[in-house]
Amino acid sequence: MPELPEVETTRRGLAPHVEGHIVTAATLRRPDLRWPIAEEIQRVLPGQRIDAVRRRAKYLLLDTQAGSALLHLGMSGSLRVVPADTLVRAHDHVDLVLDTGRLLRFNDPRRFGCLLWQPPGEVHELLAGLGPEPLSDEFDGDYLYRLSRGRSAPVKTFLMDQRVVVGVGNIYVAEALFEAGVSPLRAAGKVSRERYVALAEAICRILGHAITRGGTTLRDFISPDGSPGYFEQELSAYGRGGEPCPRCGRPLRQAAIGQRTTVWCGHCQR
DNA sequence: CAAGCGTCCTGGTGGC
DNA sequence: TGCCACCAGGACGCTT
Repeated sequence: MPELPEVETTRRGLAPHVEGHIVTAATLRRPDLRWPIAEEIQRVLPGQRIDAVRRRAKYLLLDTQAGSALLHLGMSGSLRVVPADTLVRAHDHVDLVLDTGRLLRFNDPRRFGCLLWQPPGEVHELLAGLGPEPLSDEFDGDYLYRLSRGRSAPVKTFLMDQRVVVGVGNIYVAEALFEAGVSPLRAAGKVSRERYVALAEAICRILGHAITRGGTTLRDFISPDGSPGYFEQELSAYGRGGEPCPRCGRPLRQAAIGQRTTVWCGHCQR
């Protein structure tokens, strides 16, 4: 599923095939994903040149002079650049036809994704309240420490709040908490400055590493899917409930925190 | 303002 | 073997 590293990988894979090229047409095979697809995708985008492909949080923006297509991959979405005669498969919801003779094809089985429009000079309201990028200078342990004071929600929930920091999903938060030795249940406001420093470092390191690994799938980005999933073997906590803790060997605990399955070591994480 | 929870959707899994 | 209930996931938006 596309987490921040996959979205960044998608952006990097897309950019060389898309930037500087003109969208000649848009084919919509269904009117809505999570929300109705913005009408500008068919009315305004065709004829425009894509100047840049940007990422904000898990959103991608295709910038043109007339505005930006704003898309989110949800949990099952993918974007591929394919030859124009490529067979349409299930859940290929949108094609942007490029002047290169290829298509930018959006596939999303579960339709948690979206394809919206951001007029020039505006910031879409979905992006307006987002917290800092985890790999930017704005994000560090001090920032987390300051923002968390007085918060009673579990630190896991706090870190997954996109207003606090973007791009930290259920998988990476589990890994970061494990690496930093912090219990996901601890109230955010009761976590010390030192431990937030460790958490921020863990988040940066894990996301950065995952992006590096995502880079390996860049090469065959255009070819049919089948990317191996770089992370599964490397995960310490996520998806390993009941298995021995990689550090102390005691069984990892699993429970729901904030409606989300959470795995952690009751011994190593305090 | 903060926190908690329902909701959207579909493929994959595990149980019977 | 077939069927079905259930779960996973991000994030909005409503309620408390």
